[in-house]
Amino acid sequence: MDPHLLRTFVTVAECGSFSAAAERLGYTQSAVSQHISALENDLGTPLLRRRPVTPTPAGERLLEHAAPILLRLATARADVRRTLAQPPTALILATTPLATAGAGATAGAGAGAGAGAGAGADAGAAAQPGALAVALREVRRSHPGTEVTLTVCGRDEVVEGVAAGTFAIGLVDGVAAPSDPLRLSDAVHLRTTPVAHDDLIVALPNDHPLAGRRGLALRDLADARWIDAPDLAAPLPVLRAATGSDGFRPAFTYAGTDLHTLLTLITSGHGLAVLPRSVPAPSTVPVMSPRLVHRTELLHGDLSEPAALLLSNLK
Amino acid sequence: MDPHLLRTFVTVAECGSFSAAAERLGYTQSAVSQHISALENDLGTPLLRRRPVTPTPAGERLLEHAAPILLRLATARADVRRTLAQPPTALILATTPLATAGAGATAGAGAGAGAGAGAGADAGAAAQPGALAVALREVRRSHPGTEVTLTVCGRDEVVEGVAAGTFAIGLVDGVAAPSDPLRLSDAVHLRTTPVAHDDLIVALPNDHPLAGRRGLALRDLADARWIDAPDLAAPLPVLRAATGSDGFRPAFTYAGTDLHTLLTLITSGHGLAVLPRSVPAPSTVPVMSPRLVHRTELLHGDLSEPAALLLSNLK
DNA sequence: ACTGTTTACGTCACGCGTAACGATG
DNA sequence: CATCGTTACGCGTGACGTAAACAGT
Repeated sequence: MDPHLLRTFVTVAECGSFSAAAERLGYTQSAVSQHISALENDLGTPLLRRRPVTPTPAGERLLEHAAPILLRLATARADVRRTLAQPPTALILATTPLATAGAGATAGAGAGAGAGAGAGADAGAAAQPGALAVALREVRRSHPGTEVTLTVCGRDEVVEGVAAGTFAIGLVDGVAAPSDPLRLSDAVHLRTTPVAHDDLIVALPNDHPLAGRRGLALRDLADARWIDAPDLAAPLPVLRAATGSDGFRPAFTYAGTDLHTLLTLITSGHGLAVLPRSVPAPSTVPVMSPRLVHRTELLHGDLSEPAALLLSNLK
Repeated sequence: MDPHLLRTFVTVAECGSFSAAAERLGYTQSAVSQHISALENDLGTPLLRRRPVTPTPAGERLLEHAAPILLRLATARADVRRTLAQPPTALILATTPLATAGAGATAGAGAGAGAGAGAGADAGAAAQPGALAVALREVRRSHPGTEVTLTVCGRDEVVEGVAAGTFAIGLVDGVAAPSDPLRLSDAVHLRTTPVAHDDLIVALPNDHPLAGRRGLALRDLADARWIDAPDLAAPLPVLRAATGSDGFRPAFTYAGTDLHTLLTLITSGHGLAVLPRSVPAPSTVPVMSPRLVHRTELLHGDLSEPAALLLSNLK
């Protein structure tokens, strides 16, 4: 189970195609085919059904393990490399778009290069500084000379980037039971600190019958039109799991990280989404049940890094 | 970072010798040497100091990751293989020696083949059935025809065995803060269920000045003579971490899994050990501070396995 | 001097690409 | 028939063992 094989396996599974995976990885289709059959050979069972390319049950089990393994390999490499490098003169702080919600939002500190640095989280007037503001302030105080770049991207990119050492620090938000940690399934080996939490609301169009209600039980909305915005709102599978319902089927998917766009979609009636209370949505109803909160956690790969100081200051 | 390289790296680090590792792995010294330099080359830094063979800081970082990665690779393989096999006609339940403590001990159910099946945990008359008894009973009820073998071994062997699929189920005991899970560092990806807990005591020789006390703070014993019995008692590093002291230095190490032997050692004054309250030690003092408990957790690799039923019955 | 690691070198296998083949919609 | 996966084959790289050089204790 060479990591290369594993990597092409997950890529093929993602792409649903040998040739697409080959291109993405810079191999020939032939090589990819050989990788897969090497794996299948080694494990003694088919992992993919061909045409269409679909994981077999065995393949699904392998997929559950492959990504975390690759992630951890990346972390290992990054961790080792970090022992060599002198304190960086520049570092990147990555965040999911709503990781700043909770205590209030922050002014959009100069968004940096990198990935999908969308509108960020300039979510209106801040009562008290949010997680991002705290993180930024601390980084800058503890590393006066260091050039800090801020990048906004999806959960997975943040986790992968922190694991691989591309990002020094990550802020990730998500939905969890009140005092549970975020289930960053694949990031178990990264150090994690909770930094903020917030209640949840359902964002609604203004004319929605529920608008103005004092609160609601999510279950009752299982059959509503939902927007799946996994990098921004509570992912629908999480809602399904939390309510034990199999509703919450996406009317459509918004893959972006721009809050404003999502709110526009919601307001204009394309569907609902569960968001932290602090977002400036025109019409919202608090989620009373099940008991869930919006949570922000800080991620970092290595305590000997800048994040160490940060950590002690946040605790 | 080929797993093979990683494996020889951890083996070399464990053995403290290239040649010993070579023998253990069935390679020549030369191959081992090449593996290590391949790794060092790939990562761009020395990982081991030679003569004596000792990890560099970079090597230590890598070691932290290597074992879990290898463990998870094993789990992945085992998980995939499991999707193929029909329900087993025989299964092995592995347990650490004291995983049965907590609610009371159990009669030593026929100890099986395998590893170091020592004296097991026949620790006197049981008030109510312990974790092992519960686990065994449930396995046998849910798998009437299945031949169940019980094996007693150290924590690491249990974890590795469950990960690799050698053991269907594992019971692991350890020391943790009152409602924390056991920190089975490398086993994060295995499913885990707490099944029992117990208070902690320090086992003493009869004539020890503290004998008969109502309770004590561990810190006060930091400088006592301690026996390091990592597979049986609370490992000393755990005590150091929990007390924030750097005492608890081992007078000597007992590598076995036999409780009776350890108690004999303690009683005859060779040193102290922290054990669950339910062990039949002649002279004990409850540990009042720090707040720690002895905990038993059930480990299994796959919910679709026998353990699934078990789980639901234990919950 | 002895033990133990590294280096040099030869062999063999493996991994990848090219290209022909096969299957499927 | 067009697309996509598989198989056959050849080449180069890389992995391992043998054996000689080298370095600590």
